[in-house]
Amino acid sequence: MSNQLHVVASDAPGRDTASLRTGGIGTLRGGRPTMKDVASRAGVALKTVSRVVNGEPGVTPETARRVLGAIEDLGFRRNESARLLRTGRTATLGFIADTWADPDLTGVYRGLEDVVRQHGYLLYSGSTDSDAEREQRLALAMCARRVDGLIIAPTPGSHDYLVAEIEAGVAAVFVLRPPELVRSDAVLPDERAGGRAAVAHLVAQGHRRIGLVGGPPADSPVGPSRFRALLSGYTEAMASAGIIADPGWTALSAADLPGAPVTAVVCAHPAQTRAALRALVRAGLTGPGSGRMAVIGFGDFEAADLITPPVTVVGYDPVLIGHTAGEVLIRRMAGEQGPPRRVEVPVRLIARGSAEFPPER
Amino acid sequence: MSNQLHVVASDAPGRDTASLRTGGIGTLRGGRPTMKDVASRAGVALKTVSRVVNGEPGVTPETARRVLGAIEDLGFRRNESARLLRTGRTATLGFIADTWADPDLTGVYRGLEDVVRQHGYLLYSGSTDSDAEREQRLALAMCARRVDGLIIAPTPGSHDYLVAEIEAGVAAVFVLRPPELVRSDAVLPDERAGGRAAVAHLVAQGHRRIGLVGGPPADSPVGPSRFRALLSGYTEAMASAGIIADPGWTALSAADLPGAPVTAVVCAHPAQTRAALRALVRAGLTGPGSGRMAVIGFGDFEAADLITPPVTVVGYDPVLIGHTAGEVLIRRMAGEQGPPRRVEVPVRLIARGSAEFPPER
DNA sequence: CTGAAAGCGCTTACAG
DNA sequence: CTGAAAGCGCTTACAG
Repeated sequence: MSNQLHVVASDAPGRDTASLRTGGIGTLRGGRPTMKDVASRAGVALKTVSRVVNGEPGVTPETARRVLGAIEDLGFRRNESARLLRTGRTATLGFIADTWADPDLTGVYRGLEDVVRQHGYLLYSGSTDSDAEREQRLALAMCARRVDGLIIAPTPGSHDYLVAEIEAGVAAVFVLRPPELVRSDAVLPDERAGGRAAVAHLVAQGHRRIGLVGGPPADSPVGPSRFRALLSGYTEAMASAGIIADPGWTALSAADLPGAPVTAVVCAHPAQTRAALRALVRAGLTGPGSGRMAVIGFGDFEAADLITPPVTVVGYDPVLIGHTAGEVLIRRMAGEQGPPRRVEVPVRLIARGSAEFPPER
Repeated sequence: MSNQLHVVASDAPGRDTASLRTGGIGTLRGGRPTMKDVASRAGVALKTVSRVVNGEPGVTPETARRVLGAIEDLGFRRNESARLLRTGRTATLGFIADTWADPDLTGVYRGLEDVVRQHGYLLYSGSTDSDAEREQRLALAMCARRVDGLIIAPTPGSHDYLVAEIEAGVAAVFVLRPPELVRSDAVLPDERAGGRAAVAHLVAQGHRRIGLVGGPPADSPVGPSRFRALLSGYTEAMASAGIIADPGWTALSAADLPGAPVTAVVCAHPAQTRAALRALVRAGLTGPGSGRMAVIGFGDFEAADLITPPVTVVGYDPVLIGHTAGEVLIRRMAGEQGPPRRVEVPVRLIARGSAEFPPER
């Protein structure tokens, strides 16, 4: 795509935005009017303005009217940042996403936002591109602004830079991936149950040589903790089906699949599920009777139902993760004591077609 | 999905988070240490601490060492919010998304964030679920915190509540959709060129009865402005191909498609593209020779290439939109004058298969 | 080189 | 009912 832009002059009527910047009705000293300005225009003391603005009792209707008039005339709006400084709170939380490419994060954001809004907070946010240094810089910048709490979808690596902030009273909750080297609450999907459910489903279709895609390679979008948890569920389910798994089966990458010695695979993340499907399509291994491979993805994704065959997944609700994280944070900020909590939200198998057939190879 | 959660007690070693809240090394009066605390511990004046913290010249190495020592001992970190209040800036921008369900917005966010980070800003963010009242509340709350600028993916409806804020000096840039009833900069895809390119592509395949999906219905994820722009491009391209379009062709909804009197359609938004595909799949109108319909989507989406046939789209780069919006905002905040600008980023047709065949009906 | 005072825009605590 | 003073945590402007 070319980087060239079309700049189209607007033909809408009206005044020039920039010229509106100066000379507005309430503009004093080139800035915004303050309570002091309102007070002097209304001929009252600062405190009286404060009373009116805060709806405190003990102001004559007549005085209140004068103050309100001055507020109107000047276009006064209270500076919330100043109020917050004086009050000693910030009513602000910080949200740090390791990547926006993972659609889970927008779900988490929405769930979190419900709680944030309900409690009158505002949210700082930022993303890190899975760069640990950027995460640290962002988190510390938010702490320097004195956020009351932090929600972090962490990038791999140590989060010990948070220890001092947590000691200083900042609440922190990790989402989707657990913290490393710092004791903190975390909310994530029940990955172990997911691994178990996926394998059990495949076993029920007759599969025995079952693989797991999404291991250690550094460029994997899956943290090591997700893989370990899935593997643990996988191992449980294989054992209870009486199957002895070959270690090679759980060290597969998407590109390996066409020649892999398994008849079915579980993919640890939507990006890997899509990569696996691309590799299988390219190898002509998707139609019935083609020697195709059964595929289950961990994590649902947009349009999974439109692919042929529609993709069976182990889904979970990212919105619930965000919502839960928000509530855990609120409780901590309210002073709840106790050791770090790890909350796991339920998963559910959604059968769509890509894993509902017996072994073909 | 059940709403029941698993709460798993952590078995990790270490101290209890909550108990860390109190009695930390630098904890004075139960809060965080201030410059005043540092000053008295170092036996210097407040101003000297300020000098050291800001790296200002004119401090004896010995004095500096004492101050640094006190900072270390107390775990002091400057309160950035207080500094900003005194300085009269906030170094904060606000980003308001109408919905996170539209993946364009995460792209816009990332592009914007590049600029934000480079200029040392922090970002407030929030989403509105396309609720005009929530948008207004959020925007005004951010203005009350005195953000320097606002980036808004607007919900339909008037944005005149911004007029007073813009007069007061807040810079505002709209993204993806244009503002209504307020004069402000905007950055969006070149929708008209998109409509033109899509229709020309279909004409080149031999299609003449070409439809447009995504019109006025209130539940459409497409704003009226997008539809108008696409329609304008459509009209141009049809005219230059010498085709007289039937008005009914441009008033289609996804559900109508199976029986619609057209051989090809352009869908105004990925959600509509997917809806159209679902309707066509359900009607058995996807395989070659089935009387299938050619489909082009406006806006690319994840997994579009995995659908059968892979979906041809008119794509654009949402990251570029965010980046451009950030730069326009920065320039305005730096005092750039001039009428509101409307910047359109280029679009590009990505042929994948769903629109590369002649009429079949 | 160092510091005491005033102030950013508001609220708190107290006095009239 | 109303207001003058002090202070949130920092910086600015000025004096020694």
